[in-house]
Amino acid sequence: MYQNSHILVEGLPVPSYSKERADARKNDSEETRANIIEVATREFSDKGLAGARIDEIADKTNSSKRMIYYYFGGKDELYRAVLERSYANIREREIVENFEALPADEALAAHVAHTFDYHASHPEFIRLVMNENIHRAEHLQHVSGIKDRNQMVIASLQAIIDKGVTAGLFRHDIDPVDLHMSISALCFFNVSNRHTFSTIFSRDIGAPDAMARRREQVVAMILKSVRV
Amino acid sequence: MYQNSHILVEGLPVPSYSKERADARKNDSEETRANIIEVATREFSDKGLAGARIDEIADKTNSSKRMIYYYFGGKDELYRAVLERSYANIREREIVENFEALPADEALAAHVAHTFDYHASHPEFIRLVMNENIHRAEHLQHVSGIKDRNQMVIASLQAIIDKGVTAGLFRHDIDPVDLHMSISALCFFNVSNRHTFSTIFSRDIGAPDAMARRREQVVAMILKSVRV
Amino acid sequence: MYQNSHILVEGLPVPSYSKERADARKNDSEETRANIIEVATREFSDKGLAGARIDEIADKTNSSKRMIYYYFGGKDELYRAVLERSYANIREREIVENFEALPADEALAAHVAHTFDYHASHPEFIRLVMNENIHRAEHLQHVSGIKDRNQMVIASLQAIIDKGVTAGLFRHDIDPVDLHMSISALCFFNVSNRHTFSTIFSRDIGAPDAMARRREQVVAMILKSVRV
Amino acid sequence: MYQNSHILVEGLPVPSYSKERADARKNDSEETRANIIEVATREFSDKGLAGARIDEIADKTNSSKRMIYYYFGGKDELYRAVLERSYANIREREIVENFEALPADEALAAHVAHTFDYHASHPEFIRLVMNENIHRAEHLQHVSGIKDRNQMVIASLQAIIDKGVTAGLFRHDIDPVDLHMSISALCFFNVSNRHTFSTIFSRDIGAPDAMARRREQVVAMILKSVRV
DNA sequence: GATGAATGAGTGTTCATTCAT
DNA sequence: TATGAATGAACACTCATTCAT
Repeated sequence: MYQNSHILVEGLPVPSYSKERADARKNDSEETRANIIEVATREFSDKGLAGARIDEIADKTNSSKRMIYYYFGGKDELYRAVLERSYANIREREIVENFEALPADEALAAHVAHTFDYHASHPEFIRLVMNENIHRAEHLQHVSGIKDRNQMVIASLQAIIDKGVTAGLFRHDIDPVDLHMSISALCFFNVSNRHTFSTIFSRDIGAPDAMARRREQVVAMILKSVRV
Repeated sequence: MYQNSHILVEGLPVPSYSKERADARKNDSEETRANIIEVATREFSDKGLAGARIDEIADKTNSSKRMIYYYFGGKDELYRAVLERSYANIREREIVENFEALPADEALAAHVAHTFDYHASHPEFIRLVMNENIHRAEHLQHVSGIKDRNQMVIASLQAIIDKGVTAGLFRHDIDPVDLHMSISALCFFNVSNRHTFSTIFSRDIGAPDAMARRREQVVAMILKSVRV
Repeated sequence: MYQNSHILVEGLPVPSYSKERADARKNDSEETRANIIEVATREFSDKGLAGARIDEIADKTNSSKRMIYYYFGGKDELYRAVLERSYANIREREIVENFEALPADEALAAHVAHTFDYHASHPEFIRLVMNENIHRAEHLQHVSGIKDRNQMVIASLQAIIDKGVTAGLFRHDIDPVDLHMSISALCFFNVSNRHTFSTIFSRDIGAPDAMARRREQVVAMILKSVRV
Repeated sequence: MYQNSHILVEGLPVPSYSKERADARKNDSEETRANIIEVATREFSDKGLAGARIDEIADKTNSSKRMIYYYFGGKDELYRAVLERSYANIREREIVENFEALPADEALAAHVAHTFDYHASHPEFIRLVMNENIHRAEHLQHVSGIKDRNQMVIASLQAIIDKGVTAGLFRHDIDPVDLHMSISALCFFNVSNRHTFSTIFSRDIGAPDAMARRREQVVAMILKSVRV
């Protein structure tokens, strides 16, 4: 994937030699970084900060161990870069949402369903968050831009709440952060605790049909909780 | 189990000196085991399986590193012993519950509140469970008796549901495992994701008053979700 | 084997109680020692002095680790006791030989065949000797009575040589220690180097029929080497 | 093998700086490997696989313990590398032999004398072989190329036997592997059992003059055994 | 004579990181 | 930018031996 796009760039006509060189190099550099982060995300997500191995990450990379230190400085810094990228991804997705045209309850239902799906399709992000909590979020604190980006979800939820209250659909004492917490809790658990819960109750709560059923239950629970 | 036999021995007259001595020795041994598990629970909970250090655990123990290997065999086995004990503890508490005299909705409210409190007061257990999920529950699978003990919670919830349905209070399509999952999700999240959530939204969701508020919200959400 | 003889002693009528107790105890003690040595011989022979484990020896014993220290003092001393017993066994067997009635060549042939068979049937002794050579015989030097007992083989060989020389069958310049060395070398190798030689040449030189063939060759070689 | 490429490189003009540098680096690496193997050969030969200490080997090396793991992976793999190198050495020497011009009996005498000398001058190899037999050759089986190289000795002996039979000097029923076994046994013993035998019979069978005497005896024994 | 518990020094191995080129 | 070699601190684990009873 990375190599391919690299080849495409190489195959295009370029204005000048020096420009081509600079671009290609810059491109290589960013691809190398992206490739390292991609691999590191899988490894940290799978084994945690302490459990992941720099050597193993380097081996699965298109480049070398030396490059990890060259680009990121060390294991902890690489972990932070991974964290930052993963949190940036989730917010980029959420920003894309646009439910303004819908009635409040339908907008909320759509938001919850969307959040549920995002969690379901990004288990490595959930694992990363669990890991970060085990470490008491000490690395997340050093990641810039986290707070700002998250204000947008709250603002978006507030807009939906306002619309719902105005329409007489929702209770008037709903705090958007509390609501976000409830949504997060219900969407997070099926992914985060999939293995222990499935083991204990001998049913795979992460199987597609179980997830589909659960998704409806979660949407219903949230809607019931906000209705007057 | 260990404590029980200890208590029994202490409370009874001892027939002979040698018997007493043998018991005292046994007691020492089990105290050593219990002490190691206690310390290890904190360490594994704090740093995960890969992050915890046998040396550090040994240092914080009343005994030595050698004894950890003597009693448990290795790091993984110690981790499993810790897991087993923690899961056994939570179920022992749940067994103590007795809400038979209450109406179904009050019984469910009490159960949810109790579950919330247990999670709130056992953050190290929650961390252990997160850890186990990061490892895809591979160690939990080797812990015996887990499934059996957990059937009791489900049975208990089923009893409450039945009573509520009969009384016309609850919906008739409630699955006890789904309900348990919802309760768990809402009780788990405030503890498990305390640090990332608090960091992102600049409010400590684990602070006592925040927890008290949240407890009421969770109880309310669950009750609304089951009511007809 | 040990238990059985123990039971037999217990089952016999005994003159007095105190006598019985003393005998039984002494007997137990000697049986315990013998049992430990028997097990230790196998372990040291199999894994060498450094490779054998006191715990493993103790486990395979009818008694405990403490008894090994009680009776022998430590690992090295146990190893020496094992060495001493093994060397004593081979000499006891050799003493039993009595070829005086035979002509010199037949006596020598019988002696070689007997030596070959002893080596073949005592691989654990051969392994012990290899081990001792790896350790430059430093433990054997502390074993008393080794030299005395071995003089008997030399004396026995000398008698056969004298008879052969007198009868005009053997060369007159045969040194009995040289002869013993040749016999030992040819009898030792098939057992000592069985595994490397068999691996390299893809034929099991320790298999019964291969050993039978080899026995004849060795006897023939020795006889040819002494004949006039 | 390593030395050869080294010599070749040193003897040739180098095309470019970078090439020279790369070779120098490779050379360092292979010198490090060779140095580790050399030291490890002494240690394993002296103390066996279980008795040798990685720390001690590392200390006597020009590099570090870490490098042993970098190049060889672990203790067992290092031991195997040592075994392989030692076996390769003995065969390289044997290949050098060229007795085609001599009559069969002289060729055989020369071969036996040469084999005797090789054993005498490589006691560490003999000790390694003893060790391997104690371990039932389980590591030798994993060393590749052992069997192939050893076929050459057999072929060489067969050629000598054929010549001797044709010349009417040797018996016609001589199996080359049996003959090799006899030669090996007689050449091996003086080195392998030097310490126990010397201890028991109070004469140093490994002393130069004793070895010289023994060498003649061994050559004579082998020749007598094959003559018609 | 016998047993389970305990110990400290050591033993093989792994890790994140840096160096030389 | 890139690579293989190198490093030292730390890590999980084991051993022969001794203690308390």
